[in-house]
Amino acid sequence: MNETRDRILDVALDLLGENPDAGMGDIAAAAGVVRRTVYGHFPSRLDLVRTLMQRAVAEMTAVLTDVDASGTEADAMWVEFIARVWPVAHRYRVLLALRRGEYGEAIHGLLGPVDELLADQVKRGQDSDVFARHLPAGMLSQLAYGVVFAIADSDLSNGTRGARAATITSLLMLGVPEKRAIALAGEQP
Amino acid sequence: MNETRDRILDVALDLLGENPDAGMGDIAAAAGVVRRTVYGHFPSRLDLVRTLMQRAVAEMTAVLTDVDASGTEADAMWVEFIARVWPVAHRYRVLLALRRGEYGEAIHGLLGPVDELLADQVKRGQDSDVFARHLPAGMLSQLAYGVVFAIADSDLSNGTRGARAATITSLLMLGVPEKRAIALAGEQP
DNA sequence: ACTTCATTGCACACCGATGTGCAATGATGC
DNA sequence: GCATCATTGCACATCGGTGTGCAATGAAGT
Repeated sequence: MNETRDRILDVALDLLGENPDAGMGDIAAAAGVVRRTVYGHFPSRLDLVRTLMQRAVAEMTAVLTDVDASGTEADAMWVEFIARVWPVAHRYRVLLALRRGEYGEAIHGLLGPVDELLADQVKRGQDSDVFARHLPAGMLSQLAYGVVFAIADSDLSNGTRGARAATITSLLMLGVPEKRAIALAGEQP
Repeated sequence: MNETRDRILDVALDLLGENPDAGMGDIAAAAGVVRRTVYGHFPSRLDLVRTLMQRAVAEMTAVLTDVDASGTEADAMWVEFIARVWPVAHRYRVLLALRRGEYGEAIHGLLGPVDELLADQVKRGQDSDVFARHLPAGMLSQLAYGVVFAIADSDLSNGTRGARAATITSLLMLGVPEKRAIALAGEQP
């Protein structure tokens, strides 16, 4: 069955998200199978991780290009992006957790497209004077969505409270005035 | 000599900062000594890490209590804090890098005082309506100085440009209006 | 010259994680 | 009943990192 395979991937996404050094044994145990079974689906640990990242990157990319096509103002677009990403942000915190570590280099490539889309979005916001320019678009986008994932990973992750907080905080650091940030974040209560 | 010991600590601070999983072998090599020598100074890897963290925490605490005593407005105090911490922020990025990992639990205790001081500072800012309340003080302080270290760790770390960027960004996410943030950050050119 | 002490260069044991091989088990479907 | 296929259980080899023991080296201080 690939039901087992999916369960392994699910559980691995979870474990590696909170501890990037979790071993095949831990993952197997958490998935309710034996270590040997995991190797039956993924020849090596790197294979597992790569598959995981490809999944995560694909979903993020889909959301990003989708939001991108909406063609609204940069700040409203960002808000929509957060709203769409929020439900899975906690799940995909692995995207941040695994950047450093043994496979850091191997993963950098996978994340390239996502980083690029994010940076483009912020850059367009800066060009239309919606976002501030105190930092280059590339770094600002990294920091902004880093903050979003950090909040998603914390205690507030349940409920809409977390989403609101993440939206407002990221908008603030992007240079959106507090009043407008709150107004934008309040649009979907 | 404790000159060797100091060199080991210095180099370990550097290595562990960029790769928390660096081994005793790597550290020894980078310090120009043999692995055995490192064990001569630090009985175990944990000892080394603990010593390192104590050092870092002590310096950070010193800066924080010192700034705390200045008694100025919360936002100005934050600016002074960043200015004082900036020169060593890149060095002490290990404070963030080591929170997760094998000794994560053991280190949490060491970092407690620092986190508390930071949170207090932000809380006072919130109480005096200088900082925003979209997030609890504890989390907001974590995010804010996380961003500072992240910027210090990036390309902009050289020159005053990075310090300005870090100051402005953290002020923005703390809820300080952009105009005031820029004014505050500009005070020491 | 003699002592002291840090450092070195091996040796070794130990541990945990990775990855493989293979026979046994057991459920599913024909 | 029989064949298929995923899963299991266990054995095993390998690798890298940790931590220790001990004799040899060598520089510094007296």
